[in-house]
Amino acid sequence: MAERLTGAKVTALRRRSKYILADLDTGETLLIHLGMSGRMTVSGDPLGVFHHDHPMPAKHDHVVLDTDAGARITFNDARRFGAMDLMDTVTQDDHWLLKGLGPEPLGNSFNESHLIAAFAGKRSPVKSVLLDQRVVAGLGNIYVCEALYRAGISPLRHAGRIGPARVAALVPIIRDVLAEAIEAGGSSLRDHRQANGELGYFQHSFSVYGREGQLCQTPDCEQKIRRKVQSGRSSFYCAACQR
DNA sequence: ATGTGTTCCTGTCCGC
DNA sequence: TGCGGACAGGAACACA
Repeated sequence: MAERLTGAKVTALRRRSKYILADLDTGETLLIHLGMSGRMTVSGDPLGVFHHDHPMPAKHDHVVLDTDAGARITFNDARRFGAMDLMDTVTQDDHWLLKGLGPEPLGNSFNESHLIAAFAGKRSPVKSVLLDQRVVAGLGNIYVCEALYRAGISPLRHAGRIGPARVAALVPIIRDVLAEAIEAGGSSLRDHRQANGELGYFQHSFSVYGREGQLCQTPDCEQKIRRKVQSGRSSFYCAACQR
């Protein structure tokens, strides 16, 4: 991969689902997924004006990219669930990681009829359907939990058994949750940082995620938030408000 | 075909 | 302190 990156110029930086995509002037696109714990950091002198030393390589630094201007971009990932690949720009949609992805939740093709069709006949819990990147691309555990709480839908409910009106209501709720989270710079549980290095602060706005045993925030609701593991992932929900 | 459980890996935190 | 176990933002894969 190093030979194919050497001398290449980044012409565009994009995102698809949870993948970062850097188009190069070589006709290839660099794909990056941060997984759970991955992080890209910039050090040195991005503008090439001053001279700065780069920090010593840290534990779990896996990929280091040096630019002519003197900037160094480092990919660090303790758990190594992240990924990097280099693919043909023109045929990127056929790449095995991008091929089956569903619509962007903030885009136009993620709409009521799409979600109703995707839920129809599904026997799996709505929680796992919303985490399925083929249904909608880019939702993770936190935002699914939060969206289902706002929609008043239990994560345990079979997707195919939710009425169309309630499924439709999920669409703007998912958009709202994501828009608010982006506005807040994301959720910094541990590793996540904004692009500028600062912590995100949407974790302070969680209604259910990580709040097991705490009181539900719905007015007059006396229930405590529960945690239940569904296909290996924790779901947080209020058994009274979500049905 | 669909749906669920396991797996990859390291770090941190909690109870004993 | 030390040690074991649970758990962590993702997603491919094996298997029923």
